[in-house]
Amino acid sequence: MAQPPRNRRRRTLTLRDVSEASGVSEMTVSRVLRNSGDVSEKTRARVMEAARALGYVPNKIAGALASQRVNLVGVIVPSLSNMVFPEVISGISEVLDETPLQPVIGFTEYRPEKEEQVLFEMLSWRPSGIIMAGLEHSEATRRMLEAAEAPVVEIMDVDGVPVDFAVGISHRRAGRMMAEALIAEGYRRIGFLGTKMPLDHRARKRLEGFTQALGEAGLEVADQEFYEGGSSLAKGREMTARLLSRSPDLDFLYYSNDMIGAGGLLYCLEQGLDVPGRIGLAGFNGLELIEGLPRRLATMDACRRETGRRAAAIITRQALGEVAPDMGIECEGAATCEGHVITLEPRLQPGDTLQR
Amino acid sequence: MAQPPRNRRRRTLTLRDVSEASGVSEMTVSRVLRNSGDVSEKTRARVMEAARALGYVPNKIAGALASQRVNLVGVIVPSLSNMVFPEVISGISEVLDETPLQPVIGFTEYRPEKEEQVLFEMLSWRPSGIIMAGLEHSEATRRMLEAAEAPVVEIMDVDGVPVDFAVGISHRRAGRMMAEALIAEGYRRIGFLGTKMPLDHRARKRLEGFTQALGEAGLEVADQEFYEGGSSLAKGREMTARLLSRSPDLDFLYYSNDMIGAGGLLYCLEQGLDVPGRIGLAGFNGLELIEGLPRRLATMDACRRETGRRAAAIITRQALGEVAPDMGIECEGAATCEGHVITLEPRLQPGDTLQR
DNA sequence: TTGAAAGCGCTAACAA
DNA sequence: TTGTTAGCGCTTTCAA
Repeated sequence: MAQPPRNRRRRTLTLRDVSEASGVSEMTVSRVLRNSGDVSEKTRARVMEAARALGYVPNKIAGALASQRVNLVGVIVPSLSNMVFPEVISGISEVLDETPLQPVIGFTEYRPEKEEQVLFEMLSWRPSGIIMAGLEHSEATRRMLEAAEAPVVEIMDVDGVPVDFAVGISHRRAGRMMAEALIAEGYRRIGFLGTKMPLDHRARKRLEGFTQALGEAGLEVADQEFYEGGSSLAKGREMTARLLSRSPDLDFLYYSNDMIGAGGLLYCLEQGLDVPGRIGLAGFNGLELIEGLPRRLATMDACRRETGRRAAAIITRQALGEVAPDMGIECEGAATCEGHVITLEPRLQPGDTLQR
Repeated sequence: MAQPPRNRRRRTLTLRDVSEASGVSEMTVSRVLRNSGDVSEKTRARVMEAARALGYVPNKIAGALASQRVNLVGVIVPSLSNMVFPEVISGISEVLDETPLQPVIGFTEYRPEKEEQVLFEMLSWRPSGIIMAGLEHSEATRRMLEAAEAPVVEIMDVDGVPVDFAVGISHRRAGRMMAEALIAEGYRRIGFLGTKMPLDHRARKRLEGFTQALGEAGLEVADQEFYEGGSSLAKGREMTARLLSRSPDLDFLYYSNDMIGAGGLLYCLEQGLDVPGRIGLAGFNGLELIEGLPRRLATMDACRRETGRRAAAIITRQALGEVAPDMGIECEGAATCEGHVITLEPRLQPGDTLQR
């Protein structure tokens, strides 16, 4: 199994090497390798053969410096730890895969300083676009975004003012819709379970919309329970156990995400509680996970993939200039489009835990 | 909410702008911004102030071209769709965060052509290292890896010959260990449930190790069921239902991952099957998910975070030259180290579904 | 401690 | 269709 380190070539190959090997000028080699300009079939073949034989890999650093073009799109998200961002990224990739653009991903861990630092790092590579989760940023981050030449799309939230473009759902509205749905089903003693993280602005806005709608119906959150760290089934169970032992008369539990909601659901069922008769439950995100649970957890789809796709589409147009910058952006399907904001409509999935 | 596009600065700032604003030569500005060389405190302050006031972001493309140094580490994994790769990436980030190196992530979707293309793209940025999932690559990919100047660490598999370094568990051994464990518990009628994907070499090797160990005990896989596409609870349920209706006398189900295993577990419990008495179950990966299920699914931890951490550590050393290239790599904890291969020991987590 | 000159590997713009 | 020239914005090297 052991393997000695190989002797490596000292220097990577340059255009000049291909030029010499093929007997074609550097410039023409460059043209062939980029499929640009008219090159005779014969020359092209000679060059391709030489490049292949040598194993030449073009140096994009030099290319980018010379052409002042970089096909990188910076994507900045909090983390990969729950399933939500992977799906956004996957939507972004799907669209960018059809273009010469390439996503480069960075993580903030919900920390503004880290966001700032990651953005700075990305901008120093002069990307063709920036896609960033959220609308809340530090002063410095905002200034960098505004000063950047690249188009900026802020995603997964539309409750605020974007730098350039925004795509996502309104979390206030999502919270409000869930409140209205559970009120309509007759639930009245409402518990909330969510993260303690003060920097998760989207979770905060959902809760705001939720409590506001409850308030308008003369209701309020009767008890709540917060957790720290990542979401997991086990945490959902524990929190639910604590909340219900403290407030056994609650008849609805609103979770800030599906993972802890699923844990709560499993707990309630094990306790023999009648779901959704005695107690209703709802999460958030529309994770695939809930499909396989003993009951389908009520949830609200955040249109993650769609958000990613649309953000990538905007960047593509702006960067590749397929549409004049101020022509606005197209808007179809379940979306509203005001100025440079695409608002997607969160979809309520009542499942089996909300309809009694 | 609408927002007109801002007027953007035409040209991004250069060192020269900072130089002019501060009245210090470009060279000295460059020194200040890189904390390199001796610069008087006064000059440094002047430069920093000018750079901050202008909002200067250094151009790493030019810097990289001039210095022939790039602090990017290419990380190539199949996807983000299950929780396994996010955790590896997270381990990599943890370690690289302590260094000037930055991960850049690419996805192959288990397709060799895509792997080839992503690698080519990455190498064209001349990264300081490459971390790549798996040991099986196309001829062209292997040649590129061998020709690359950057150190290469192949992760999550050690059953094969790496280009430079390998870190991970032996999936053959993991499969074998699980087989031995269930045989020891007295299970005899074994079913297997896994992905149809022929290019998931690690899943294939696990199954090989598993069947081989069964064979040595005079047993074999009595029936099996394959699925396509992503893993989900729902798929685990369906497959289990199909398998058990076809072969109701199976007394153990080995799943190729925890997600479908969890779905299978929920299904079995709903059918009123005695788990683990009448039927045992096991998955693979050691996902956090299983902690919150009605029973803890037996599984085998693939040391994902640890794999990422060690791979990143190797790259750091090689790239930053903290250790001479042929001094080998340190090896501690639950790891064996032969030559340039670090073998981590998969940990059996018997949970509640294997011990009867 | 600071500055001047040369050039990293490629491409834009032009000329042949 | 092909080649030549002059940079892209920075860092290296060497001189002051």
